[in-house]
Amino acid sequence: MPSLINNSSVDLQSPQPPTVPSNLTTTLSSALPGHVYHFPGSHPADQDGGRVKRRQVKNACTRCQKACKKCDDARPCLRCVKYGISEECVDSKRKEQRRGVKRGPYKKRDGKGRAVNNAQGCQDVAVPSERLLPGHYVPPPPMEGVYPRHAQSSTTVSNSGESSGSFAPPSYTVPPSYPPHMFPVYAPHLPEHLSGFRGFTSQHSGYLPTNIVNNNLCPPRPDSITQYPTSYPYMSPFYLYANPAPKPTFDTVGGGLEGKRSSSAADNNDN
DNA sequence: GAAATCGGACATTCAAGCTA
DNA sequence: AGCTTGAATGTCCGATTTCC
Repeated sequence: MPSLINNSSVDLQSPQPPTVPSNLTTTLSSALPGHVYHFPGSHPADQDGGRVKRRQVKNACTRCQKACKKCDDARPCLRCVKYGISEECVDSKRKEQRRGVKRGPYKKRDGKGRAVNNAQGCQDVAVPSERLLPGHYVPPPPMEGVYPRHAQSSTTVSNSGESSGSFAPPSYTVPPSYPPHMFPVYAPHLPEHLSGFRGFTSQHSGYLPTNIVNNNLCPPRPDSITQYPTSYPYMSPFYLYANPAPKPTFDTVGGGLEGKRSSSAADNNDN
């Protein structure tokens, strides 16, 4: 599969300027309860022209593999610990890759060693560079009534110029622990148009998908404030709406997958 | 409402094929 | 020899179903 990443321009080894605290792990930490997802986007390898790349463990445990759930490198993994089956948490066996498989002719290359894509209408699918990325973006002010769940207390940051209600963004120093595509929030009064995203297990806290930002569901601030202090690296990527935005659906936030599931479960057992 | 299920998108691996 | 390609293989997201 042709890669969209130009690896020559991305130094995966050299460290980036510390946009996040050093106590954020780049892998899942096994130190319970601190199984912590690294902050997506904080590592250059996480990015594909603006898209956050999903990270996978090298070898999922048998339980997670069977359940098609996220595993981690620790044994027992977080999920097995959670379900009290630590002793059953073992690496799954991987098949040996087949050898001797003949391959057809390669696609013709251009002069630079790249494969020429002959597929009609196929081109570099560039992702808008202004796409906001957790861990890299300049933190916008949070939506009214929606707070980062790791927030401690309000800070001295002034939110002057805010037209529809004042909101002083709280600071928080606890590294986030949540799936890369979701942002944990505390929202005692979540705006109605975002209520669809509340899969909150407790009444006031839960996750909102970070990618609603990428779909212009969170328009840029109308005022002149463009940057918040770097002491707020995990500021919630939600903006304050002057007027309620349309209620997003999962179709509009990138979750719209057609034909994702057939009416009958296919028997995929190949053993 | 929480947990389980599972289709399929996405990521990774690595040998075959290609090129300098 | 080293690089590129792409099929095989694996992970796990997230919609849907089932359970309590």
